[in-house]
Formats: sequence, C-alpha cells, structure tokens
Amino acid sequence: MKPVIDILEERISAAMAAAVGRSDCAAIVRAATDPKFGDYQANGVMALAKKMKTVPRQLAEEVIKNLDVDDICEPPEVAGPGFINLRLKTQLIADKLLEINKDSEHRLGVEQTSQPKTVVVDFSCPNIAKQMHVGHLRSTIIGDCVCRMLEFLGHKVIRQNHIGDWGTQFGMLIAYHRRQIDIAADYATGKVSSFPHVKDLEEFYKKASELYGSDASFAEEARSCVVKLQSGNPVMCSSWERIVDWSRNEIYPIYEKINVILKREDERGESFYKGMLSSVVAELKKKGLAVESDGAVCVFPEGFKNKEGKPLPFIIQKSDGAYLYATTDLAALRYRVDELGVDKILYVTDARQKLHFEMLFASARMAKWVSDDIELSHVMFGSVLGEDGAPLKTRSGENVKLKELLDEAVERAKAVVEEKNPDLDKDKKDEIAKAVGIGAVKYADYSNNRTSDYIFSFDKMLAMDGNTAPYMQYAYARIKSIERKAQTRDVDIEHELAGLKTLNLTEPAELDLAKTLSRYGEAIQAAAADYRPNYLTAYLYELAQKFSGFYTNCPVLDAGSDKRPTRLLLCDLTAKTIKHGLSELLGIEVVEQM
RNA sequence: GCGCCUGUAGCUCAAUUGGAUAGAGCGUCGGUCUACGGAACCGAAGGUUACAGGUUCGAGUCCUGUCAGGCGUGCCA
Repeated sequence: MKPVIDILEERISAAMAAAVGRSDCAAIVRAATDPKFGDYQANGVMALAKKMKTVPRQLAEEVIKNLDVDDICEPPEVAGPGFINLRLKTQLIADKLLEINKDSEHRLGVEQTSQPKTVVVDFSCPNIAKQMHVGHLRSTIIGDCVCRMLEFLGHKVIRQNHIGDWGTQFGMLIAYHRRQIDIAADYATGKVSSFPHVKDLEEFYKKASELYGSDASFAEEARSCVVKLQSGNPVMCSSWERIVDWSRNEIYPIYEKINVILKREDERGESFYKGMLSSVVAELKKKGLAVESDGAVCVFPEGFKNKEGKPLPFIIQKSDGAYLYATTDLAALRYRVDELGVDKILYVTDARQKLHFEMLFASARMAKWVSDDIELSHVMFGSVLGEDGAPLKTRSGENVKLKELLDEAVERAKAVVEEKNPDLDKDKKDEIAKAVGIGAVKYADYSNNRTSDYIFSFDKMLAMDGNTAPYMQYAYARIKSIERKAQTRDVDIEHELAGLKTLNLTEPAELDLAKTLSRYGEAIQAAAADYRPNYLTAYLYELAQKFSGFYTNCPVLDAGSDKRPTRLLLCDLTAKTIKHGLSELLGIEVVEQM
C-alpha cells in the first residue's frame, strides 16, 4: 500500500508542473503542523513562486486547479502565505485500516521498497578483554535498530561487528596470560603456594596493564608477544584465541539480554583484515597517494588541514611499521565493496570519530576504491552523560559497566512491579521486570536525537508517564486486558473482526487513532531515511497517546453492535503496531500484563 | 591557534532538515474516579530558542560576529 504522503507528493508535484510548465517542482508534503490545518500540508508552492517570481497564493490556487485528489482528500485549501492544506477523507482512512487488517500479522500496511539496496552496517564493535560500557550501548542498539528498519523495508542488510581484537594491547594481555599459565603450572607442582585468582576479564585487563606500566621487563615481554603474535607464533595465537573467546562469553549474553541481533557470523574483527593491511599500504603508495612523512606512511586527503594550516595526515602505518585503525578501516571498506558488493556502508560510532571517518571516506574515494554511487555514512551519536552533565562514570571514576547498569534497571523495574502488582506469580514478575527494565534503558536512548548527548537517568526512563517504554508497554497491556475480558463476556473478537466490511469512525478519538495507525509506514520511512530511531519512538508515543484518548472516551466491549467491531479493530491494530514497533524494530519486549 | 559540535520552559528532551501560534514529559497549580487496568485521563501557568546583526514572503534551523560549554586536531581506537 503506497503511503498517502507519497501519493500526495506525486500528484501535487505534477499539478505544480502543469501549472507553471516546468518539471523541477517539489510539493514538499509534510504532516500538518497543527490539526486545524488538516492532515498534510504542501510547502513547495512558495519556493516555486519565488523561482517564478509570482505571488505564492495565486500560484497555489493555480496548482489546485490542476490537482485531482478527490478520491483521497476533502477539497484542498490555500492558507497562510501559500500552503496547500489537505484533509483526508474519513472513507479513505477506513479503507486503509481494512487494508492494513488484511496483513496485520506482517506488514501493517507498510510497503517494501521498490529499490532494495545492499547495506553494510558496522556497529557495536566492543573491545576484546574490556567490559562493555554505556558507550557501546549506543552503537549496539542504534545499529541494531537501523538494521531492523532497513530489513523490514526490504533492504539486504549485512551486519558487521568490527570487534577490537587485534590491537597492541594484546601484547600485554598475552604476556599476562602466559604468566598466569606458568604460575598455574608451578602451583600444580607445588612450586608456589598460592595462585593469584583473577575473577573476571575486567580484572585481568587491569592487572595486565598495571604490570605493563610498572614492570619494564614485562613490558618488554609484551612487546615481543605482539611481534610473535603478528608473525603467527602458535603459542601466542592460542593465548590470543583463549582471550578472545573469553570475551565472547561476556559479549554475547549481553546481546541476548538486550535483544540485539548480532551473531558470531557477523563478526569481522580487526584480526579478519590483518592479512590485507600491507597491500592497502602498498597500493596507496603505488597510486602515489600514500607518502612517507616523519617516518610514518600517510595519505593526505584533500581539504583537511592541521594546526599550521598544512595538509592533515591520515596515518596508515606508524614509523615502527605497525598498522593502525585507519589501515584496518581502509581494508574493511575495500572488503565490503569488493567482496560484499555493497551499495551503502553505515558506520555507527560516536561523534568524536567524525574526522576519522571523513578522512577515511575521502582517502578511499581518492583511491577509487569506492565508486561515487556508493554511499558512505557515519551514523554518529552523542555521549551518555551522568546527572552532573559529565561523561557517565561510577563514583570511583570508572566507566559504568553495561552489565551492571542493565541489572540495576531490571532491579528497579522489579521493585515497581512488586509495588503495583504484588499478586502476580514470581516468574511473571521477573519477565515483566526484564521487559520493562531493559526496554526502558533502550527506549530512553532511542527517543533522544541520536546526534546529541543525553543525560542518563533511571528515574526518568522508568517513569510510566511521558515518552518512555513503560508507557507504551502499558498501552499494549491494557489492550491485552480488554481481549482477556472479552473472553469472559463471550465476545468473539476474531469473529467480529472477520465480519468487518465497513468501519464506523464517528467519534473524534476514533478517527484520530485511525489516522495515526495508518501512518506507521511514514514513521518508519522517516526514521530509516536518516537512521533516526527517535522518529519511530515519537510516532509510537503519539500512537499510545491517541489510544489513551480513545480508551477513555470510547468503551469497546460495552459498545453497541454497530460500533464494537470497529473499536475492536482499532484495539487490535494498535496492539499489533505497538508490538511491531517495539519488539520487531526496537528490540523491546512487550508484556501481556504489567 | 585551527576545525567540528552544542546552547530551546525551573529540569530532561522534541521540533521530519527553511514553514503557519516553538511542542512533550517531569516538577508546580487545578480538575476527572462505581475503574473494558489509576503504571490512567483533562486543564493551567511557565519561552526575546545564549547574545548582536544579516539573508528570506517566512529563521530554533541558513550566513557573519560575540559569549559559554564539549569534542577533535601526526604515529590510541
């Protein structure tokens, strides 16, 4: 089903073209800024009038004469400086809902794209041997949501988890691991009497880096481990694998916990590209793009200046011969273009890396490794801040661990469930607490503009009012409650919905809700076009609000037989839309009761 | 120094990319209750969109300058 907004855009653009006799006309149809203006407004006439040097309102009248939208709208009106206001016919809304109802299990009236693209989404990217912290949360869930939206719209999405598994930090980790093994052996044979127990990876990393900083001989050993590892020494490699696997045991349960679709097969860590790095440098040198400067090998992409106003280097090989993330990113980019056949690559990382990606893209384009029709986008996001406005830290100044943060959210949600609904059995309570707690954290992140920083607050995100996950979940649970109640009253919902041939939308609250339901596709399009989940959350919030209005004004089960089927449909589609938006696109669970 | 980003109600955030009278929630004040789930609903007060100019029929959004904060800026990622 083609979105109404697209139909209007086409028809009004055509009417504009007919009115002035030129083809470059854009109607710029948007949702109306105020309900009193109708449902949609076309903003394009005023810009066109400027180009044509005519009076906007007159031109708008002219456009309307050439416009035929009788099948979908009430007569269009010219308003203000030259807007064209459009109000949809109630009949159209009713027809749309019936149409949506035909496939409400899957598409909910949302069209698939006619131009599917192959899109690589590079996201999450945790560092091996380090705990995931809140910074990783944003990349992970925003990336996941972008993938889900693009997939739902019919694009081919290739998830790429570019994990940090090949940096110089592996020297100290491996060296430390070797020491541990030695000590363990000595302990087993009785040579030493105690075995320093390391409780988790976090501590392992901390101890290794402490030793690295304080013990020169260990540091030396660490450096030699890196060299050995990179030349394929089997002992080093086995330690490396052990450490990477150890990390996976922490990372994957977190993905599962937060409902992120990211599997082992999506992993293309830095180590994956290790064999391609030397040829990246060699080829760039051959093309004359990479040159030596102060001992390092650099590309100087056009348009970037350093502090002295001289060309800014994109360093691809250090003076000691080691490669950097720039090199790996270039290799990854080539792999994605050449082997994965992409139309688009999205990098979901924080805003601080903006310059890096601008230089990466510029370098790759200079090398002609990526053609002009391939889109490269840095889908950046702001930082998560504490209540004091500074980057979120624990009291002792450390990064807040993601696992602990999630546990606390679930715990707090649990307390609310206990208070509100003490009679539920324990498993139910746990299930609700998990859905609400995790959902709240994710939703709070999604509902902010991706590019801005936001202040993390448990109290705000777990609030049941406002634009929060629990508010949406609550609306869903209330509908499910109506459905349960229907059974006790011998109302056969399926039967009533199946027999529905026309809708009876007379109450303003009904029509409002119906219109909002019919716009789900528009919301997803808008969110997917700019990779901005907050457009989707804003829509879901509006939907839940419209439902609340409907719910308080329009009894469903007690409605007469002329109204009840329509209202049951409104409930059914609202529940399905909320569920789809939350669980399929945002990865947030819904619950039948809460 | 240079570059990028940010500055919107007491607080936390929106504003579909230049559209109409800048919207929500929290907090404050005032209402609704025999309730298909009160984790709800309705209403009010609260704004010179940091400041000063400019472009435009129209500016929170674009341009210039100022102020404040953040980030980045050659061998971390």
